[in-house]
Parts: sequence; C-alpha cells; structure tokens
Amino acid sequence: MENIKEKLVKNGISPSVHRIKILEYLSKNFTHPTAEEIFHSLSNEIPTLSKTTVYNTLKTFEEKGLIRSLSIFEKETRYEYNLSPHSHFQCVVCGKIYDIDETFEFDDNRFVEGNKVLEHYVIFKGICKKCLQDDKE
Amino acid sequence: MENIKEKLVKNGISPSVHRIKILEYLSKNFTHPTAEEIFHSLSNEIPTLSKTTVYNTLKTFEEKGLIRSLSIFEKETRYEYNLSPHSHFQCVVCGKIYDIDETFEFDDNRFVEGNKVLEHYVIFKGICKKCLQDDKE
DNA sequence: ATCATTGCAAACACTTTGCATACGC
DNA sequence: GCGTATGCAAAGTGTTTGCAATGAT
Repeated sequence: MENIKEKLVKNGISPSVHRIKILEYLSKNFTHPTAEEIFHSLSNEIPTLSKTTVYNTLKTFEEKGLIRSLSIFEKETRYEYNLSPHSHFQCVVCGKIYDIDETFEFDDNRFVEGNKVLEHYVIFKGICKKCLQDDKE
Repeated sequence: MENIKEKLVKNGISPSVHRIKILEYLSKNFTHPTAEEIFHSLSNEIPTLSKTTVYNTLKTFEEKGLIRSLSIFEKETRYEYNLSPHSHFQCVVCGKIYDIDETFEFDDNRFVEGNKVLEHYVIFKGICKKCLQDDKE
C-alpha cells in the first residue's frame, strides 16, 4: 500500500491526521464520493471532524494535483435546444460551451464493462478558436 | 424559421408569451445558456418575467423533451483519486459512478473544429452491472 | 367562474468565507 | 510562543416550493 503521509509531504501539504484520513478514504473508495459522503464516513472515526475541514482539505488536494473533481460544467445547469447527437467543447478561458458536430463512434444500447449504456457524452475542454485568435493579437 | 408556438402546442404545452419567448431564446442561442442568462436576456423584453417562471418553464420543457439540461453529475461535486486516463459510467438507477478502464482514442493537444483540446471526458449513462442483476431477480 | 400560469418570498442544498480557537512543533 | 489547521456560524449561490394573485377563455 502506498504511503499516504509521504505523498502529502511530497506534495507540500503538512500531514495532519484529518488530511491523512481524507486522502486515505479517497484512495480506497473509487465510488467518486462527495464531500458529504466523505464527511459522513469519517465522522465516526474522527468525531471532531467538520464539514468545513473536508471542503478545505479537498480544495487543497485539488490545487496540489492530488485529486480531481468531477464537476464538468460547474454548478449552474445549462440548457440546450439542439437534441441531435453532438459533442461539447468548453473553453477554459471564456467559459462558453460550443457544440461539436463531429460525433464519436459509439452506439448506445451496447455494454461497456458489463454495464448497459443508454447514452453517452463526449466533452472536450480547452481553448476555443476565438480565444486562441485573441491571444495572438 | 420553425414555428415555436406550434411546437409548444404539439408537445402539449399551452403557448403563453413567456414560454414562447423562452423557447425562442433557446432555439436561437446555442451557447447553452443558464437560467440566469435566459432571465437576464429576456427581462428587458418582458419586464414582468420572474426567475421562478424561467425555472418552471425550463423544467416543463425538459420534461416534455423539448430541451436537454447539461448537468451531467448533478449539483454535488464528486472527487476522484484515480488520475490515470479513464472514462466514467454513471448508473441512472443507483446513481453510482464507476471508472471505465477503456479509454477512447483521442489525443489531447489536438484541434477539434479549430479549438485546441487540452483534455476530454467520456461519460456513459445507463444501468450498471449490479442494478441489471438486481432487476433480474 | 374556472383553471392554469405567474411571481413573490421563504426554504433548501451545496459550498465558501470570516474569524476565533486549538493544536503541533 | 508562533504559525497553521480546524470548526463554528454566517453568508453566498443556484434552485425549488407554497401559496396567493393574476390572466385567459
């Protein structure tokens, strides 16, 4: 088993008990837990743990590149009228989401690793045409 | 131009002015607007419009299949420790998110329709192995 | 007159922030 | 003792809900 404490130190994070436990939890639970799940699961073991600490710690871990958050399109729900199959491109500079007409070869109603797929999303993140242009000027 | 009013009627939604304007807005703005953006853009034209109506209307449209919302992983942020390239499968029954080891052939740092891609996500939604099994019993 | 649509205000869920306390070295 | 980690409570967002007012037929 990899050494969680060492990993923290190596990444410039002082290895407090809370931080070790939280990172350990993430390293063992591949269910993509939420802050609430982490808090709830660890609060038996660490009764003094607060949700604020969970949030702060997760933010620190993410900033240092130890973990990744799967928020994809931030908190605000976005709506689209175009229902035909297409992909999405989100610009990390301007935040806009563009439709990408290229579709990617995957038929729904097939199985992936035993799971029945009903729909799929392909999302690109990067720098859009317009922001690349603006940058050159 | 397609007839927005007819489209509403055809889908069993009575075509109030607010509803026509909101659907019209979505049909012309492919930037995947948020409720806030729709509200803000239309409130000049319809000064009496309220945000509640925008939310209610969007919900109705989505239920009737006129539009789609791009929330992907709901509101709660989910975290992952596994940083190696992989895809995600979310079960629509139990809500769990599984890692899918199969990666899909797309090299980042390439361009898609003129936009520079830095990273990409592939997300499947469907019914997971376990829920399919439970269903059979 | 009846029924659906609208909108305010309050509630809600998730997350962040300010600041005082506690802890580790 | 000093500096950082922690945790409470409050504030901040985005969204939903309850209910009364308004509007359409």
